[in-house]
Amino acid sequence: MVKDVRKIKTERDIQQALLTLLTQKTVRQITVADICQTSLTSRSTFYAHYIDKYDLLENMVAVHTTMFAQQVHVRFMQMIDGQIDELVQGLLADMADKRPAIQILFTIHEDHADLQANFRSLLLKEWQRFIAPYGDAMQVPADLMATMGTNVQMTVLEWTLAHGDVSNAAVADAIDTIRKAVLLQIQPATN
Amino acid sequence: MVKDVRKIKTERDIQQALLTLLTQKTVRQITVADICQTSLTSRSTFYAHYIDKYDLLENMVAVHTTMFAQQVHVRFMQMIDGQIDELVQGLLADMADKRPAIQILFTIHEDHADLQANFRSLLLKEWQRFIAPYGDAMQVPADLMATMGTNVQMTVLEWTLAHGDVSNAAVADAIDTIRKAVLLQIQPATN
DNA sequence: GACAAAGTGTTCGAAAACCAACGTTTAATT
DNA sequence: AATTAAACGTTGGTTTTCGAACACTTTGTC
Repeated sequence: MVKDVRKIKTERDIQQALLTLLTQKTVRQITVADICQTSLTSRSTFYAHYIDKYDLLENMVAVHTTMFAQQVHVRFMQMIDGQIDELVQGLLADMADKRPAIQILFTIHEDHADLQANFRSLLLKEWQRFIAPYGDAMQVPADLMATMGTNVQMTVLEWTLAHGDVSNAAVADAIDTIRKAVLLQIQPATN
Repeated sequence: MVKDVRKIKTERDIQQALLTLLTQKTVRQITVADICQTSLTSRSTFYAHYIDKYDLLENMVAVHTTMFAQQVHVRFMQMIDGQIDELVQGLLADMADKRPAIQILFTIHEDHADLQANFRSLLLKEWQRFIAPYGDAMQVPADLMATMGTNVQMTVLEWTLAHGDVSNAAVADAIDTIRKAVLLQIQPATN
């Protein structure tokens, strides 16, 4: 079953409209009529696709979350291995044209639509899985270091989102220093 | 008679698709199937709106030409009066979101679809109308100076197109110098 | 509490777009 | 000159979208 192009286009227009409106108003202030007006769709069509504006928002967040989930392991390992430049380039390639959308959605924190929280949660799981083997031997609580690592990575991610393609050696160095400090707490012997 | 939104959207998508394709191929290399594929419209719909790809192109050029025709006199007078900064700002305001489209169309020179030529022709008429009263008293041929002035103005226009919002004093100065030189040929007494 | 105004969600006939199929034209290949 | 493939332009049945109407709820005002 292939989707009719009209459905694809309608959803594309509606989603783009919501993103545009989110740069001007809060979710609560945006009406379905607003979305339809800026997306050039009729209200009846909107309701043929989404239950309400929150359904639309949750859908968009879910799509980006799924995408990130598929790439998170590779990016995580690059961070662990200190390949900061490759990480940044990879992140940018993954996002490509979706960057503006992700950037806007990162500012939205609704109950079941919080992209930033989802990203953080996925990264935290990676850290926990990574730390687990060392857990018992560690001086510092494993959870603390997992959270710490997650925060460093979220910082890299948000910086990349905001600044785009940059080959800034100073940034890479700074991140690498923090990375080493975190890893030192986990693997005192190595590194 | 108001146009159905669907017509507006379809035409918008088709036009945008052509612009995108024009950055990759020549007009001749672009097929109707190409346009339909990147605009997510069916071929039958394309033919419901346009006779062929040249009809589409001519339509787009005509729209921008009409727009420019309505603004050309104001912009022309700003040039004459040496208000270069106001001219550049005005041009940018006129073009707004159409700038990328105009930029691409400026590179296309088909028989009945040549936006650059249309702009030049409109400006030339302004210069001829402006010079006419001085014509007999002038040392230099009126036509030559009209062409000269037109070329200077086209240069400003294309520079603005390419570089966008810039408050560059050096550029404004350079243009102003040339402007004075041209006007001096027309009005030896004044200035 | 009564009222108007604005937003919500649903319904249905009309209009537009889709898409697959068709025969035709054009251009390149052998 | 014959053959093939690709692009052209047209057709008709199917699906989607539109737009206007409707009742209902929420919000703010007198």
